[in-house]
Amino acid sequence: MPDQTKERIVDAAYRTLVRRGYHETAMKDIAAEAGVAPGLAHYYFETKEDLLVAAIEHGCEPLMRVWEEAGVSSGPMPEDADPMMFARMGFELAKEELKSYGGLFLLTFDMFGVGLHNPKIASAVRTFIEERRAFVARISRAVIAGMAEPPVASPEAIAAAIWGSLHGIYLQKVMNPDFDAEAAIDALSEMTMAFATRSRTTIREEG
Amino acid sequence: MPDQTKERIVDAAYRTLVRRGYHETAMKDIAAEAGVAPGLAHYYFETKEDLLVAAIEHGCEPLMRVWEEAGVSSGPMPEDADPMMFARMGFELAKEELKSYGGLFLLTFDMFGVGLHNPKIASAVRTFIEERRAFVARISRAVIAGMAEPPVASPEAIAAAIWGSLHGIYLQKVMNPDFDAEAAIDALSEMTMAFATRSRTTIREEG
DNA sequence: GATCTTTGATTGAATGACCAAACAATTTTG
DNA sequence: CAAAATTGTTTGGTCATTCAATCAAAGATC
Repeated sequence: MPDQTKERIVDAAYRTLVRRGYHETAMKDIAAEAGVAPGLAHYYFETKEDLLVAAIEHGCEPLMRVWEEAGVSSGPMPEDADPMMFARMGFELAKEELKSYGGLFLLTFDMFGVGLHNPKIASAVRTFIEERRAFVARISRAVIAGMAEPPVASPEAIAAAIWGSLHGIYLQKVMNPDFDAEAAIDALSEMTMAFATRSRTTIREEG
Repeated sequence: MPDQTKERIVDAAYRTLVRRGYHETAMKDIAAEAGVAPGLAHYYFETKEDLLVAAIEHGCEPLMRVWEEAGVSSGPMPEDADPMMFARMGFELAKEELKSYGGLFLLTFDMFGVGLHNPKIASAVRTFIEERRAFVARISRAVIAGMAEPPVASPEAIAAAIWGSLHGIYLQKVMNPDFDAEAAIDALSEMTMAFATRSRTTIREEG
């Protein structure tokens, strides 16, 4: 019961925060949504900030599991597999996520906004970004390793640009549901793929 | 005097909003910063939302002027000039802006956050995004027109990916001053340039 | 003197955090 | 095994504070 209660509060926090936003949501709103007394939310979470972080981690769980199962998050990258396949899969995953987890992205952007002037949330945001950017960096490194003519830019810089692009596309989608995010991700995919295979193609046409 | 007063309030709003953020800034704070009575801010701006939008427009003014002078925002694109040069210039401008207008970007992201659950601000955000994405789209169209083998993706989709990437890079920089945004923009530049010249290079090496 | 500015006090409502006490469950003790 | 004590959970109300917006009146300007 006690563990279930905490979980119920986090889940209620997630739903309420997505629907109303951080600043428009009161602790008592979350407590009401969870069906508990206002004070109980403070018993498990000292501040509203802690609850926001917990709610986002809770919401990201299924998503992070997929990346982990895809072998992108940790452990050795399989050497035999085509790194380009991982890249392609990453873009496909990004499209899937945007379709299925729109609310989560909304909440994420909300967290970014709060983090701009809130040290505790800012720290959570930095961790959030670094964690996800690292996924892209891992794929980038693998792809670059297979390139005949390695790029000038470091894998980290490339990962920052690509993760940034995905984030920027998500933003455009969240702010305007009519925005064609899939087309944008496909465009990003086309550009990066062309970039990654550039040298190979050139060499092939030379020989 | 009256016009100057309004300007002084907008300017004070800009400074205060950058420093403290939208939700942590009270109208009276802005009025105090401007050296006027609290009620006067409401005389010129009905709501705090209006003041936020005005402050951002005010802050973007010098920046937008640069883009306009560069011939990217409106009027006919000069046919004789190399479109690739425009693209390169765009990335250089992006780097410059990030160095000189960090506060503006902070405020912009704040606006995005507020816009997530505030219809009036949301509308301003959509306009903001579309306006700037259009710059990139203009350059993209010009570059694509000069490509031997046009990409599958539309210029609009490519613009969305590139503008998104810049935005995402800005975010990483704002959330972490140690982040090397220049390297990320250079990486983005390298990728897009390679993509744009891909076919040409191939053809050149064939002949 | 009429319109446009400006003042600054007031209003009414909302909020995060806190707390003292009731309640439940588990453990310790005789 | 029963009673007492400790620990952990939950309640609901209160607190001081904050804020956007309003308004009537004073001041400036033409």
